[in-house]
Amino acid sequence: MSAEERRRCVAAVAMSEFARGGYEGTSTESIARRAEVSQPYLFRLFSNKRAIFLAATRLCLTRTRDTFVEAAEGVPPNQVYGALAGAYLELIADTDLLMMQMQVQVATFQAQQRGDEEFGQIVRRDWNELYDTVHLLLGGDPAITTEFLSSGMMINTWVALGYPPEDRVWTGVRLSSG
Amino acid sequence: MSAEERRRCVAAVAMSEFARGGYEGTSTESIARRAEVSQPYLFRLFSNKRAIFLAATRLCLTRTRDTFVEAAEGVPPNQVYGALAGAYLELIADTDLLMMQMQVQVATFQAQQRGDEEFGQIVRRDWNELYDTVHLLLGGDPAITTEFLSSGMMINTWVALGYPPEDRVWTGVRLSSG
DNA sequence: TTGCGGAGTTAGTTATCAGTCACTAACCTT
DNA sequence: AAGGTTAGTGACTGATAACTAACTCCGCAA
Repeated sequence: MSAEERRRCVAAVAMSEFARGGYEGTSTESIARRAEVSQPYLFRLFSNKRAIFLAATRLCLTRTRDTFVEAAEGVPPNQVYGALAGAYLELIADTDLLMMQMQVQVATFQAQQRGDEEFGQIVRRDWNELYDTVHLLLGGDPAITTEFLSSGMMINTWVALGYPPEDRVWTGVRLSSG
Repeated sequence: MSAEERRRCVAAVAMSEFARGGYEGTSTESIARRAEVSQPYLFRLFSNKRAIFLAATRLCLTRTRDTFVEAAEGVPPNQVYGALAGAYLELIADTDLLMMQMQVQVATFQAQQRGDEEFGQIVRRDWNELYDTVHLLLGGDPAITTEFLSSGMMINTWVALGYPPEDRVWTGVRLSSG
């Protein structure tokens, strides 16, 4: 397997591991084990642990964006909101992806606190692409884009906290276009 | 200082430390140092690290709830939404409190994954109280409660990611009653 | 056949962490 | 003053972490 291919495999495994354990809570050894390579070899593929996390982060964000783009293909404008909402629910059936989003949020804040400006810049650049994509697909009304994204973030929270779907906190969460 | 008093001090310090570092990223030694007690003494005050985190978690949630209750006191019904929104913005000017909320979310998910059901139950119980408080104060319309809470969660995200207040992602975030 | 670059490993270093143990100092009560 | 309790500490440990150095293996081209 070429180094480039191997890097992609490692990034995919790392996303899953970091999603479950967070940055500090995930050892490079556990990533290596699941990727079926030796732990030191990770440091030949990536310069350090931070670089592995960054690769996993970008994978998470680009995968989310791609999902939205695909979900809107060939859908009439008045049904796009519902299509994106449905696509998001399907996407986060994979809790790794959901939790990675939240891990990215706390890791970005922590990076900023440590004086690591670069990390936040990269994340915000990828998030801008995601935002613009959704904004365009939903018709360009900031209020609607915001409603969609904030609903998504609330869903993330309720899921992370382990609220069962029938709980009353879900009442009022709009998943489809109004 | 009595043990009970000391416990409260430690919990306050721990909330700040866990907010910045997360559960795994925070050492008990750093908490002890800032609380100005020896590290072993933490384990006399609390049974283990998890118990310290739990105390910090509850402090975060109850402080948030108390803020909302106080903010709504004596405010006419049609201005409560704005009052709560303003109170929340003031509250999260303390980024420790904001980040602790997010750390609680990921920690709760991780606890559940580890088979620790108790942690999630306690967090959801405290969250339910917060939810009910806000729901009642805002008039009992689930759609409005959801809008308020989801806006708050979106604000948390943009702040954590380091978006400056003038960034376009903030367009459409409604902070005051419409 | 030989040599070379890239994929990959084994063995090791240094540091840090949660938690324990044995202890002391101050204070209260009788 | 004796006896007991409560607040608090210094020294330690077994485990685990990120990361490094030095090596092997293998396909391929001259």
